[in-house]
Amino acid sequence: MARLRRRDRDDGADTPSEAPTEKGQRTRRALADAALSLLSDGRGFEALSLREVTRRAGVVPAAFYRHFKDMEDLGLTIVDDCGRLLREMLREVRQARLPTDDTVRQSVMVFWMYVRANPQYFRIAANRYGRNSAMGRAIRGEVDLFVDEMAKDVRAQGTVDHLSEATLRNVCSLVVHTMLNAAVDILEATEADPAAARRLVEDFVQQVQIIFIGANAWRDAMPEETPAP
Amino acid sequence: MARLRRRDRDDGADTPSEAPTEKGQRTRRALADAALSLLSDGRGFEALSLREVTRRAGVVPAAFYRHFKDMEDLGLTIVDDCGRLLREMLREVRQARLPTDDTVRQSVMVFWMYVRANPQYFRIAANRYGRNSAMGRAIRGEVDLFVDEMAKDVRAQGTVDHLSEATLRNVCSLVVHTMLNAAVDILEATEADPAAARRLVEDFVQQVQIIFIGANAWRDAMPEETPAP
DNA sequence: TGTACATCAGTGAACGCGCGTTCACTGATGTAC
DNA sequence: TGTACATCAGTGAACGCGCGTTCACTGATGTAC
Repeated sequence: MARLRRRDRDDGADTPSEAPTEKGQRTRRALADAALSLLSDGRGFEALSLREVTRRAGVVPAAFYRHFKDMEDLGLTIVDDCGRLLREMLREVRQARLPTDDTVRQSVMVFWMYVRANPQYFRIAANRYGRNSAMGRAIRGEVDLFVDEMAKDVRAQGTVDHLSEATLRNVCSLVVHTMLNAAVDILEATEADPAAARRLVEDFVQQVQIIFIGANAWRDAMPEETPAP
Repeated sequence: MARLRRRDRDDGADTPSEAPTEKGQRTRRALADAALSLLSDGRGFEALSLREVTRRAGVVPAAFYRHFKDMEDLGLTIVDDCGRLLREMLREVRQARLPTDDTVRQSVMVFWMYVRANPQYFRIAANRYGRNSAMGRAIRGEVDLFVDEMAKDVRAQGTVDHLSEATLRNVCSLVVHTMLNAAVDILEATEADPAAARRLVEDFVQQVQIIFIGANAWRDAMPEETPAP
């Protein structure tokens, strides 16, 4: 479906096709990887220049146009890959789910493993772009898909039968955004100060636990009874 | 204190002083306002150019240097103003706090009023910058101050006596980041689709309510008892 | 109160630079007969 | 299997442009006597 959304843009013949030759595919990947690696220094995608990306990829600027219409096109491709990876991650977390207590901590640890393995993707996903930019819209779309899958997943566990669909989705949205926030913070701390990073992970675990405690105690019919503060 | 952090940078004589004349102050403000107004289109601060800002401010590019050392200097000034405003907002919310139930919804409504009144500041505060950039560090600092004040505030209400200081801070941090997320989303929806914006506000209220329900139910000594899922 | 002078904000021209994009090209890869 | 040809990825030079920054300048504002 994410694929479909990209295809929608492909109305004209102006966007280059998927590069049939092996060499072509390699350069295409090199360009995407170059962009991701440049993002690692805490810069946003919008601050990257086309020439910078081709330089890092070891290719002449003009070669860029063999693979992407422009930087935005590259950005959408990356968001696409990124969304695919995140959802695959969620699926594996789902399968690894053991019938133990403290599922939250376990899930978080698996999630954390993925963050370590693919830091740049989380940097992309956590960045905020305007609703007007194609990239911002694409990212929101991917995050929504992610929230949907998570909601389905939690529902299937049968522990939140008392929550309406809307409430469950809202809870999952809160968890996902908290997760993205945490991912970036933890990534940035992890090189400079590993101990601080471990503390951030623990804080994140606690936040998710508190959210789920709250969700379990929530009663949809009577939202006026907020206890305090 | 935020002021102090800025002063720290002011080690050399290179950063222009605060502009003694009235005309000088006016242009200085015009530059800051121009930058803020350019941010409104969903672009990050890092994507602004110096010439663009001076153009919007109705001034020649060279005039910029009468007031700021460079764009980063301007950015730090804006973050400073922004932090001051947000904390002032919190203080007023605190004073307006009536001894009624549903304080959460009430606080959120006041907060929402402030977002409407100063949209650009929330855009700045919610943006993610690298930990390495001076601006990123400044924003984190301001957000931390905000979290501190909120924690003190909630503690003073006496409804969370069972929470440790660390846990309370962690809860407040979760609320603040959720608030910033929500602010940007709501702002971007509010022009295009007011009904959707109202729904987002309601979702946000529910998220904060759930967080506080969870915080009330949390017991620090036994974090292993996460109920589910 | 009036004059001389210093301070300061804003001007306009100029600079060198990296940018995105174009173009005709070259050499390699794959296909048809 | 060998040759002729088409397709395609990457080249290198060139373009015009907006950028950040500098400079000597001008005119206005405020101060000292």
